[in-house]
Amino acid sequence: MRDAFRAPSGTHDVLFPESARWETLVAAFSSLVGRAGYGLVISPMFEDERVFLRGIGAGSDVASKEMYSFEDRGARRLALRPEGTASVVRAFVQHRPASVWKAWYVTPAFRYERPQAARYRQHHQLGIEAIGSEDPDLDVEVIALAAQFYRHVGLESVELRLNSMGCAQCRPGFERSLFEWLEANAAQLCPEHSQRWSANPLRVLDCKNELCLGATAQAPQICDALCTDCDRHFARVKEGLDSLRVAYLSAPRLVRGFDYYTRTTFEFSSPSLAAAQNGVGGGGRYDGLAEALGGPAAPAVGFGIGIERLLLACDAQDSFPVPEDRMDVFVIDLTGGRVARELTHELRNAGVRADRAFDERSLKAQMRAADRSGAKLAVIVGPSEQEAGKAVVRQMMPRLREESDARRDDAQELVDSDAVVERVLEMLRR
RNA sequence: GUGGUCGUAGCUCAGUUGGUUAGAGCACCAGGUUGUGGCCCUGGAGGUCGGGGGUUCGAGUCCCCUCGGCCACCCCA
Repeated sequence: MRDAFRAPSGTHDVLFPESARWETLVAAFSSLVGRAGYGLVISPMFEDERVFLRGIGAGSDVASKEMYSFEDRGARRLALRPEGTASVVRAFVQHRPASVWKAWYVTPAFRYERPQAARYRQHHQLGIEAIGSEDPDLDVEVIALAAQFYRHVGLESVELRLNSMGCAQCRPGFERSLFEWLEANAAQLCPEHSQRWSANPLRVLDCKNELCLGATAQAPQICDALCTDCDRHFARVKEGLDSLRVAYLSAPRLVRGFDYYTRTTFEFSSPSLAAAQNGVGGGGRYDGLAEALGGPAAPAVGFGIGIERLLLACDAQDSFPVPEDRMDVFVIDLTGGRVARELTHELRNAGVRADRAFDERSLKAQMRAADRSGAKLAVIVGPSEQEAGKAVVRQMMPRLREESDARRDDAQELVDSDAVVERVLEMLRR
């Protein structure tokens, strides 16, 4: 086995029954955002590399050192998507649908980084984007939908942190004053940031190190630097959240990793996960992105949720369990397999979940398989039933949890083979 | 990219100061029950001890290299 292949580093397989959780998760998301008018967008998993470089910013960590970039056979520079938003906005820019355009997606996202707990080279995200309006109520709708989804999967305690990053009018001035402050006070920062802060000054605000936290308490804050329009917008977002009773924490230091964010930004974190990976989702407004990708001015807002992180948080709170997956009927054939082949086919045709054993195994082995399948009924056909044109329909008792020696319940009956499907349907109905 | 840590059966792990054909539990398969699942009993299959090199009469055990997993930092979901 030593030379058996394995999944590439940082990737993982989701096998059943775990994958059934993913199915129900996506279905629940689709239903929630569908009710709010969001439609599914399926776009290519890779794009012209510049879509991401211009979107999330060539200087950001994700773009500068984590992109899965490659050249195809036609010498085009392409990249696997590192996040969901840029692709959706590229699709908007290309097709110019009527706005407000409300889209949702579920997609893998690729980032080349060293794998660790809850951090993958391929992870998966669910998200929505609402493109074509700067109405603060749209921010409120987007955030409220995310909050509703967390509640739906049983995460009662996720924390929402909220900030405004300003706009093209007010942000540059703030960045300048922050830069000046850092030049004067770098010595007080944590060892990491006292050396290298100039690449992305905003990051320093988000540092969790105590030295940085203490020092930057005196640093300029974005919320004091917002222009009148941004200030008003932010206030109306908060009012809207209040009116919907969506709880949030003002987080003046919150800085997200992508350059495209303007005005509203937010993150959701789960207190039941370790701090290094407790971010279960986030998003914000990106009023300049459509233009940056060559399209019309189209203010927009959206969020993304990491599926792996979300499920991890659910595990920590024993919520959103793997759904039960049981067969209805298991067909046991001791006469060579023809009955099993034809009867499972007929049963499935009639809408019944039906399975069978292969390889002509013993009755005992087939009964064990029936038990494992969770089937409520077993249909048993041996030589004598076959000769009489009959079949045994047996009620399978559910596995008992503790009692070691379960009492046998021989609830089974002999049915004409023509009537098996009908009888099975009848028994399943009760 | 930097650092730490761990690699023995499908899974979880034992394996004495280096010493015969490397073990257990769970899972799997078969039989006990000549046609009835779970519980029980008996048996079976399954390992080049991650790989390579070295030390030694002898290496799962000691040394070196390498690959892989996990975790942390940076950053993120």
